Amino acid sequence: MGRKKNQATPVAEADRALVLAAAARLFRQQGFDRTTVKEIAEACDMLPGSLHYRYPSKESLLVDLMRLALEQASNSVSLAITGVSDPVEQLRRALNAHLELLVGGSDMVYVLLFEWRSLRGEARQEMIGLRDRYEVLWATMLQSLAAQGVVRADVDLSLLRLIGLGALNWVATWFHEGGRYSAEDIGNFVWHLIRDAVISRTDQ
Amino acid sequence: MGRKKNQATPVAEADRALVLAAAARLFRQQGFDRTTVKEIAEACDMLPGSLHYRYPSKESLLVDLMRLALEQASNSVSLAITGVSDPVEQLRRALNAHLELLVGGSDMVYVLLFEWRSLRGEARQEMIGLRDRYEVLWATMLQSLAAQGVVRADVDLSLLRLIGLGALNWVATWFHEGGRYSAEDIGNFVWHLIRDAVISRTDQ
DNA sequence: GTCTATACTCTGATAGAC
DNA sequence: GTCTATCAGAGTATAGAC
Repeated sequence: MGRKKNQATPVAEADRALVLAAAARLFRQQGFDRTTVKEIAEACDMLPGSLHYRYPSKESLLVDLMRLALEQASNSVSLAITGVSDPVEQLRRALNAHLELLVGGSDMVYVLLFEWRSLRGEARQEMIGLRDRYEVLWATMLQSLAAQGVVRADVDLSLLRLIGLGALNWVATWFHEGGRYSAEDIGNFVWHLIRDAVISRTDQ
Repeated sequence: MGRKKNQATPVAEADRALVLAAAARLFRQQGFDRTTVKEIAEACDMLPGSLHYRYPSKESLLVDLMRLALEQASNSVSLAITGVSDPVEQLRRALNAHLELLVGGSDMVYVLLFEWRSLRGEARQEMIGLRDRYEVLWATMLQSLAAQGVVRADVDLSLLRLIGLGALNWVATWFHEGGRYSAEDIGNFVWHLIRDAVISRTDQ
């Protein structure tokens, strides 16, 4: 009782992830608006009615998808930096983890970042909150680096985060597997850019 | 005779620009799919029928909008660098011009960059061609800078263009007038990033 | 929990008078 | 060139049998 409005009825986690992964792939390929609930259902080997049993509306499915995407992204970045003692190396790995989320298999993070305009009203507000929480993860990391003197003191940390993540996010719009540049190429390039411009000279 | 498929019937340029500007504002605010032709017509003080006289379909309107946006962007960047002899200063001004296109008044460039997924088939191909032409403008500029020894020789120019423009493009997703950062703040930040990382040390 | 069938709404496009 | 009126199609959400 007291279940939140627009929230999915509780179902097995595996099932939920399966449905959301299928939906994410379609949303990424075609966009939220141009994807029908029928298509999503078919991709899950279901019929529209069954999908409706899990999600009361197409919008609620998107919101839940974004919730899972945020979890994925946070976990992925956290995992990438745990056990790494060198703070500079931490930053490098976090950048690569974020990039991998965008160009790798997970369509959900892509949808989280690019399909927020499809939401309205309170669903949109909730989603903006989700995105902010992911950004806080980064803000915290950068502040920690700055406190250790790793980032040059004259650098605005918020701008660094916004511009850096933005540069990576945009990669998702042109990257394709087997293209001219690999994820590694791109990660290295961005890393050198940031290292040369904002990391304090110690030993590099 | 020989008029291209999906192209608008010729109308006064001023009228065309007025319609497209209104459409661009709506597309930017709501997205292409969630904007109805009725809304566009109302924003132009017209009725849907009148709009249909100019454009046979909603999609053809979007394509024409993107054509105009490309012109605007190309002109704006070209204008920003003409008469500037210092190649480094050229690059700085071009970056600022691109940024201004995104955060300034023109919604059309935003639509050009973010709404290409709304197009299908040959319309999409044409639009991709348009975007490529704008990128060529930048590629040419960077090659010229490299030839003059301004850009460090070990820098991949295509990646520099993709990452640099990407960082700027993403700004459009979070920038808002009167917010924490002005367009100038952002332009300066990106400029320092690029200058420190890829511009050959001469006198800086 | 899943299925079939359908109601209802919205919207892009059109026809044709003026 | 612009208007009114309308068609045809699509798609979300729902109802209710099983």
